[in-house]
Amino acid sequence: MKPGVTLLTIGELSARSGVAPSALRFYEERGLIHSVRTGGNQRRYERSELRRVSFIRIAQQVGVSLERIREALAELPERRTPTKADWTRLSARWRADLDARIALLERLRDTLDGCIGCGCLSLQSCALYNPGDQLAAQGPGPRKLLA
Amino acid sequence: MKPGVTLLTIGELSARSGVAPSALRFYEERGLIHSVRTGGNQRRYERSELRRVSFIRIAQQVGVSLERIREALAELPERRTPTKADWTRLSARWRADLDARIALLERLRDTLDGCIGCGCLSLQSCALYNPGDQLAAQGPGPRKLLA
DNA sequence: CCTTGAGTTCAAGTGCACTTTAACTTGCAC
DNA sequence: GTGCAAGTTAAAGTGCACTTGAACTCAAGG
Repeated sequence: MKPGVTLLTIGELSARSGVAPSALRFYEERGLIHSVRTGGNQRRYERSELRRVSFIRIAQQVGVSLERIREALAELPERRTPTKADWTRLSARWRADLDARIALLERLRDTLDGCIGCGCLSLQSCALYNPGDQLAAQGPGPRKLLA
Repeated sequence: MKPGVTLLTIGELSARSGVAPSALRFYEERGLIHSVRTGGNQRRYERSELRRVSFIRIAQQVGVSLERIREALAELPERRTPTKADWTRLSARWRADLDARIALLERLRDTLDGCIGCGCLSLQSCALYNPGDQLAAQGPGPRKLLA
Protein backbone atom coordinates (compact mmCIF):
# COMPACT_ATOMS: atom_id res chain seq x y z
CA MET A 1 0.00 0.00 0.00
CA LYS A 2 1.44 3.27 -1.11
CA PRO A 3 1.39 5.74 1.73
CA GLY A 4 -0.83 8.78 1.25
CA VAL A 5 -3.27 6.99 -1.04
CA THR A 6 -5.60 5.85 1.72
CA LEU A 7 -9.07 6.00 0.23
CA LEU A 8 -12.14 6.17 2.42
CA THR A 9 -15.16 3.90 2.22
CA ILE A 10 -18.57 5.53 2.29
CA GLY A 11 -18.97 4.41 5.89
CA GLU A 12 -15.70 6.02 6.88
CA LEU A 13 -16.52 9.25 5.08
CA SER A 14 -19.91 9.20 6.75
CA ALA A 15 -18.40 8.68 10.20
CA ARG A 16 -15.80 11.37 9.73
CA SER A 17 -18.17 13.93 8.24
CA GLY A 18 -21.26 13.19 10.27
CA VAL A 19 -23.27 12.91 7.05
CA ALA A 20 -25.38 9.81 6.41
CA PRO A 21 -24.22 7.46 3.64
CA SER A 22 -27.52 7.97 1.86
CA ALA A 23 -26.87 11.70 1.82
CA LEU A 24 -23.37 11.15 0.45
CA ARG A 25 -24.76 9.04 -2.38
CA PHE A 26 -27.33 11.75 -2.98
CA TYR A 27 -24.62 14.42 -3.14
CA GLU A 28 -22.68 12.34 -5.61
CA GLU A 29 -25.77 11.86 -7.76
CA ARG A 30 -26.17 15.61 -7.81
CA GLY A 31 -22.53 16.14 -8.71
CA LEU A 32 -21.39 17.74 -5.48
CA ILE A 33 -18.82 15.12 -4.62
CA HIS A 34 -17.01 12.37 -6.51
CA SER A 35 -15.78 8.86 -5.89
CA VAL A 36 -13.71 6.20 -7.57
CA ARG A 37 -14.96 2.62 -7.67
CA THR A 38 -13.29 -0.60 -6.53
CA GLY A 39 -13.35 -3.73 -8.69
CA GLY A 40 -16.49 -4.74 -6.82
CA ASN A 41 -18.20 -1.43 -7.62
CA GLN A 42 -17.88 0.06 -4.16
CA ARG A 43 -17.22 3.77 -3.70
CA ARG A 44 -13.86 4.96 -2.48
CA TYR A 45 -13.31 8.60 -1.58
CA GLU A 46 -10.15 10.63 -1.71
CA ARG A 47 -9.38 12.65 1.39
CA SER A 48 -10.09 15.85 -0.47
CA GLU A 49 -13.75 14.83 -0.63
CA LEU A 50 -13.92 15.21 3.12
CA ARG A 51 -13.12 18.86 2.61
CA ARG A 52 -15.90 19.14 0.05
CA VAL A 53 -18.42 17.50 2.33
CA SER A 54 -17.52 19.80 5.19
CA PHE A 55 -17.91 22.77 2.89
CA ILE A 56 -21.33 21.53 1.81
CA ARG A 57 -22.53 21.18 5.39
CA ILE A 58 -21.26 24.56 6.46
CA ALA A 59 -22.90 26.26 3.52
CA GLN A 60 -26.14 24.42 4.24
CA GLN A 61 -26.07 25.56 7.85
CA VAL A 62 -26.26 29.12 6.67
CA GLY A 63 -29.07 28.42 4.25
CA VAL A 64 -27.40 27.99 0.87
CA SER A 65 -29.22 25.55 -1.42
CA LEU A 66 -27.52 22.46 -2.78
CA GLU A 67 -27.75 23.87 -6.28
CA ARG A 68 -25.88 27.02 -5.30
CA ILE A 69 -23.31 24.91 -3.49
CA ARG A 70 -22.96 22.70 -6.54
CA GLU A 71 -22.27 25.75 -8.68
CA ALA A 72 -19.64 26.95 -6.27
CA LEU A 73 -17.96 23.56 -6.04
CA ALA A 74 -18.04 23.24 -9.80
CA GLU A 75 -15.52 26.07 -9.94
CA LEU A 76 -13.11 24.11 -7.79
CA PRO A 77 -10.99 21.50 -9.59
CA GLU A 78 -13.15 18.41 -9.93
CA ARG A 79 -10.89 15.89 -8.29
CA ARG A 80 -7.89 17.72 -7.01
CA THR A 81 -7.26 19.57 -3.77
CA PRO A 82 -8.20 23.20 -4.35
CA THR A 83 -5.53 25.86 -4.38
CA LYS A 84 -5.46 29.11 -2.51
CA ALA A 85 -6.71 30.87 -5.61
CA ASP A 86 -9.69 28.53 -5.90
CA TRP A 87 -10.84 29.25 -2.37
CA THR A 88 -10.23 32.95 -2.76
CA ARG A 89 -12.46 33.09 -5.81
CA LEU A 90 -15.22 31.20 -4.05
CA SER A 91 -14.92 33.31 -0.95
CA ALA A 92 -15.19 36.55 -2.87
CA ARG A 93 -18.25 35.31 -4.72
CA TRP A 94 -20.11 34.53 -1.54
CA ARG A 95 -18.99 37.41 0.57
CA ALA A 96 -21.76 39.82 -0.45
CA ASP A 97 -24.37 37.15 0.10
CA LEU A 98 -23.07 36.27 3.53
CA ASP A 99 -22.79 39.91 4.49
CA ALA A 100 -26.41 40.45 3.47
CA ARG A 101 -27.59 37.51 5.53
CA ILE A 102 -25.64 38.67 8.53
CA ALA A 103 -27.09 42.13 8.20
CA LEU A 104 -30.64 40.74 8.05
CA LEU A 105 -30.12 38.66 11.16
CA GLU A 106 -28.60 41.55 13.04
CA ARG A 107 -31.49 43.75 12.03
CA LEU A 108 -33.96 41.18 13.28
CA ARG A 109 -32.13 40.80 16.57
CA ASP A 110 -31.73 44.49 17.18
CA THR A 111 -35.13 45.45 15.87
CA LEU A 112 -37.07 42.87 17.82
CA ASP A 113 -36.19 44.84 20.90
CA GLY A 114 -36.41 48.16 19.12
CA CYS A 115 -39.84 47.48 17.73
CA ILE A 116 -41.20 46.92 21.18
CA GLY A 117 -41.01 50.60 21.85
CA CYS A 118 -41.64 51.92 18.37
CA GLY A 119 -44.91 50.12 17.64
CA CYS A 120 -43.11 48.53 14.75
CA LEU A 121 -43.70 45.35 12.83
CA SER A 122 -46.49 47.13 11.09
CA LEU A 123 -45.64 46.89 7.46
CA GLN A 124 -45.87 50.55 6.64
CA SER A 125 -43.11 51.70 8.90
CA CYS A 126 -40.97 48.72 9.80
CA ALA A 127 -37.47 49.17 8.47
CA LEU A 128 -36.80 45.54 9.22
CA TYR A 129 -39.62 44.10 7.27
CA ASN A 130 -39.66 46.70 4.59
CA PRO A 131 -36.19 47.86 3.62
CA GLY A 132 -37.37 49.54 0.43
CA ASP A 133 -40.12 46.99 -0.23
CA GLN A 134 -37.43 44.68 -1.50
CA LEU A 135 -38.40 41.62 0.43
CA ALA A 136 -42.08 41.79 -0.37
CA ALA A 137 -41.32 42.34 -4.03
CA GLN A 138 -39.43 39.08 -4.16
CA GLY A 139 -42.64 37.18 -3.62
CA PRO A 140 -43.52 34.49 -1.13
CA GLY A 141 -42.03 31.14 -0.45
CA PRO A 142 -38.90 29.84 1.26
CA ARG A 143 -37.65 28.78 -2.15
CA LYS A 144 -36.53 32.27 -2.95
CA LEU A 145 -34.94 33.08 0.36
CA LEU A 146 -31.44 33.36 -0.97
CA ALA A 147 -32.21 34.29 -4.55
CA MET B 1 -69.19 51.85 9.73
CA LYS B 2 -67.49 52.34 13.03
CA PRO B 3 -64.11 53.94 12.52
CA GLY B 4 -61.12 51.80 13.51
CA VAL B 5 -62.89 48.53 12.82
CA THR B 6 -61.81 48.27 9.21
CA LEU B 7 -61.28 44.59 8.59
CA LEU B 8 -59.13 43.35 5.74
CA THR B 9 -60.16 40.79 3.14
CA ILE B 10 -57.69 38.03 2.34
CA GLY B 11 -56.83 39.81 -0.89
CA GLU B 12 -56.08 43.01 0.94
CA LEU B 13 -53.97 41.29 3.55
CA SER B 14 -52.16 39.50 0.77
CA ALA B 15 -51.48 42.74 -1.12
CA ARG B 16 -50.27 44.53 1.99
CA SER B 17 -48.08 41.73 3.26
CA GLY B 18 -46.79 40.37 -0.04
CA VAL B 19 -47.88 36.89 1.00
CA ALA B 20 -50.09 34.84 -1.33
CA PRO B 21 -53.69 34.20 -0.24
CA SER B 22 -53.04 30.48 -0.36
CA ALA B 23 -50.16 30.94 2.07
CA LEU B 24 -52.35 33.00 4.38
CA ARG B 25 -54.98 30.24 4.43
CA PHE B 26 -52.21 27.77 5.10
CA TYR B 27 -50.92 29.86 8.02
CA GLU B 28 -54.40 30.02 9.45
CA GLU B 29 -54.84 26.27 9.12
CA ARG B 30 -51.61 25.87 11.07
CA GLY B 31 -52.75 28.30 13.73
CA LEU B 32 -50.27 31.07 13.01
CA ILE B 33 -52.86 33.70 12.22
CA HIS B 34 -56.58 34.13 12.84
CA SER B 35 -59.59 35.52 11.05
CA VAL B 36 -63.23 36.26 11.68
CA ARG B 37 -65.86 35.23 9.15
CA THR B 38 -68.54 37.24 7.38
CA GLY B 39 -72.11 35.96 7.10
CA GLY B 40 -71.10 34.45 3.77
CA ASN B 41 -68.13 32.60 5.32
CA GLN B 42 -65.43 34.87 3.96
CA ARG B 43 -62.36 35.66 6.02
CA ARG B 44 -61.84 39.09 7.51
CA TYR B 45 -58.61 40.04 9.20
CA GLU B 46 -57.97 42.51 11.96
CA ARG B 47 -55.12 44.90 11.37
CA SER B 48 -53.10 43.20 14.09
CA GLU B 49 -52.87 40.14 11.85
CA LEU B 50 -50.76 42.19 9.47
CA ARG B 51 -48.22 42.47 12.24
CA ARG B 52 -48.29 38.74 12.77
CA VAL B 53 -47.80 38.03 9.10
CA SER B 54 -44.85 40.37 8.89
CA PHE B 55 -43.33 38.70 11.90
CA ILE B 56 -43.78 35.30 10.28
CA ARG B 57 -42.04 36.41 7.11
CA ILE B 58 -39.13 38.00 8.90
CA ALA B 59 -38.57 34.95 11.04
CA GLN B 60 -38.73 32.74 7.96
CA GLN B 61 -36.12 34.86 6.21
CA VAL B 62 -33.67 33.96 8.92
CA GLY B 63 -34.50 30.28 8.78
CA VAL B 64 -36.94 29.70 11.61
CA SER B 65 -39.47 26.94 10.90
CA LEU B 66 -43.20 27.59 10.89
CA GLU B 67 -43.58 25.36 13.91
CA ARG B 68 -41.10 27.39 15.93
CA ILE B 69 -42.81 30.56 14.79
CA ARG B 70 -46.17 29.10 15.76
CA GLU B 71 -44.87 28.39 19.23
CA ALA B 72 -43.58 31.91 19.56
CA LEU B 73 -46.82 33.45 18.33
CA ALA B 74 -48.81 31.22 20.63
CA GLU B 75 -47.34 33.16 23.52
CA LEU B 76 -48.73 36.39 22.15
CA PRO B 77 -52.38 37.13 22.93
CA GLU B 78 -54.42 35.21 20.39
CA ARG B 79 -56.43 38.03 18.93
CA ARG B 80 -55.24 41.19 20.54
CA THR B 81 -52.43 43.55 19.71
CA PRO B 82 -49.39 42.41 21.68
CA THR B 83 -48.07 44.55 24.46
CA LYS B 84 -44.51 45.64 25.07
CA ALA B 85 -44.11 42.80 27.55
CA ASP B 86 -45.27 40.24 24.99
CA TRP B 87 -42.66 41.32 22.46
CA THR B 88 -39.97 41.54 25.10
CA ARG B 89 -40.58 37.96 26.15
CA LEU B 90 -40.45 36.75 22.57
CA SER B 91 -37.34 38.76 21.84
CA ALA B 92 -35.49 37.39 24.84
CA ARG B 93 -36.42 33.84 23.91
CA TRP B 94 -34.97 34.16 20.43
CA ARG B 95 -31.97 36.26 21.20
CA ALA B 96 -29.58 33.37 21.92
CA ASP B 97 -30.69 31.58 18.79
CA LEU B 98 -30.21 34.61 16.61
CA ASP B 99 -26.86 35.36 18.17
CA ALA B 100 -25.74 31.81 17.45
CA ARG B 101 -26.82 32.06 13.83
CA ILE B 102 -25.06 35.36 13.41
CA ALA B 103 -21.90 33.93 14.92
CA LEU B 104 -22.00 30.95 12.56
CA LEU B 105 -22.39 33.19 9.53
CA GLU B 106 -19.59 35.47 10.63
CA ARG B 107 -17.35 32.50 11.22
CA LEU B 108 -18.09 31.21 7.75
CA ARG B 109 -17.42 34.59 6.17
CA ASP B 110 -14.22 35.23 8.07
CA THR B 111 -12.98 31.69 7.92
CA LEU B 112 -13.54 31.18 4.23
CA ASP B 113 -10.72 33.63 3.67
CA GLY B 114 -8.80 32.44 6.68
CA CYS B 115 -8.94 28.79 5.68
CA ILE B 116 -7.32 29.61 2.38
CA GLY B 117 -4.03 30.11 4.14
CA CYS B 118 -4.46 27.60 6.95
CA GLY B 119 -5.25 24.54 4.88
CA CYS B 120 -8.53 24.43 6.72
CA LEU B 121 -11.89 22.90 5.89
CA SER B 122 -10.34 19.61 6.79
CA LEU B 123 -12.55 18.24 9.51
CA GLN B 124 -9.82 17.55 12.00
CA SER B 125 -8.67 21.10 12.41
CA CYS B 126 -11.40 23.40 11.13
CA ALA B 127 -12.76 25.51 13.95
CA LEU B 128 -15.59 26.55 11.68
CA TYR B 129 -16.85 23.13 10.85
CA ASN B 130 -15.97 21.52 14.11
CA PRO B 131 -16.53 23.82 17.06
CA GLY B 132 -16.28 21.04 19.62
CA ASP B 133 -17.82 18.41 17.35
CA GLN B 134 -21.18 19.95 18.13
CA LEU B 135 -22.50 20.22 14.62
CA ALA B 136 -21.58 16.70 13.59
CA ALA B 137 -23.08 15.31 16.77
CA GLN B 138 -26.43 16.84 15.88
CA GLY B 139 -26.73 14.43 12.96
CA PRO B 140 -27.47 15.07 9.32
CA GLY B 141 -30.38 16.68 7.60
CA PRO B 142 -31.60 20.24 7.09
CA ARG B 143 -34.54 19.40 9.34
CA LYS B 144 -32.42 19.76 12.42
CA LEU B 145 -30.55 22.88 11.42
CA LEU B 146 -32.15 25.04 14.04
CA ALA B 147 -32.96 22.38 16.61
C1' DC C 1 -15.41 -21.85 2.68
C1' DC C 2 -18.76 -19.37 4.99
C1' DT C 3 -20.88 -15.98 7.56
C1' DT C 4 -21.80 -11.31 8.38
C1' DG C 5 -21.52 -6.44 8.28
C1' DA C 6 -20.90 -3.03 4.91
C1' DG C 7 -21.88 -1.73 0.38
C1' DT C 8 -24.82 -1.47 -4.22
C1' DT C 9 -29.05 0.19 -7.12
C1' DC C 10 -33.57 1.76 -7.93
C1' DA C 11 -37.97 3.13 -6.55
C1' DA C 12 -40.83 4.88 -3.37
C1' DG C 13 -41.61 7.47 0.86
C1' DT C 14 -41.10 11.70 4.13
C1' DG C 15 -41.37 16.46 5.97
C1' DC C 16 -41.81 21.11 5.11
C1' DA C 17 -43.97 24.97 3.03
C1' DC C 18 -46.70 26.01 0.01
C1' DT C 19 -49.38 26.18 -4.84
C1' DT C 20 -52.70 24.47 -8.04
C1' DT C 21 -57.02 22.68 -9.48
C1' DA C 22 -61.84 21.94 -9.46
C1' DA C 23 -66.17 22.96 -8.23
C1' DC C 24 -68.68 26.08 -6.04
C1' DT C 25 -70.43 30.72 -3.43
C1' DT C 26 -70.21 35.92 -2.18
C1' DG C 27 -70.54 40.55 -2.53
C1' DC C 28 -70.00 44.93 -4.70
C1' DA C 29 -70.76 47.85 -9.14
C1' DC C 30 -73.65 48.98 -12.37
C1' DG D 1 -81.11 41.99 -10.23
C1' DT D 2 -77.36 40.51 -12.64
C1' DG D 3 -72.55 39.92 -13.80
C1' DC D 4 -68.11 38.86 -12.48
C1' DA D 5 -63.98 39.39 -9.72
C1' DA D 6 -62.84 37.70 -5.45
C1' DG D 7 -63.76 34.41 -2.10
C1' DT D 8 -64.59 29.30 -0.30
C1' DT D 9 -63.10 24.11 0.51
C1' DA D 10 -60.80 19.74 -0.15
C1' DA D 11 -57.63 17.23 -2.38
C1' DA D 12 -53.81 16.70 -5.08
C1' DG D 13 -49.41 18.45 -6.79
C1' DT D 14 -44.52 20.66 -6.37
C1' DG D 15 -39.63 21.35 -5.03
C1' DC D 16 -36.05 20.42 -2.03
C1' DA D 17 -33.23 17.41 0.60
C1' DC D 18 -32.99 13.45 1.95
C1' DT D 19 -34.42 8.54 4.05
C1' DT D 20 -36.22 3.98 3.72
C1' DG D 21 -37.00 -0.52 1.73
C1' DA D 22 -36.25 -4.36 -1.12
C1' DA D 23 -33.31 -7.23 -3.22
C1' DC D 24 -29.01 -8.08 -3.96
C1' DT D 25 -23.35 -8.21 -3.88
C1' DC D 26 -18.74 -7.48 -1.68
C1' DA D 27 -14.91 -8.12 1.47
C1' DA D 28 -12.64 -9.52 5.46
C1' DG D 29 -12.31 -12.52 9.82
C1' DG D 30 -12.74 -17.18 11.85
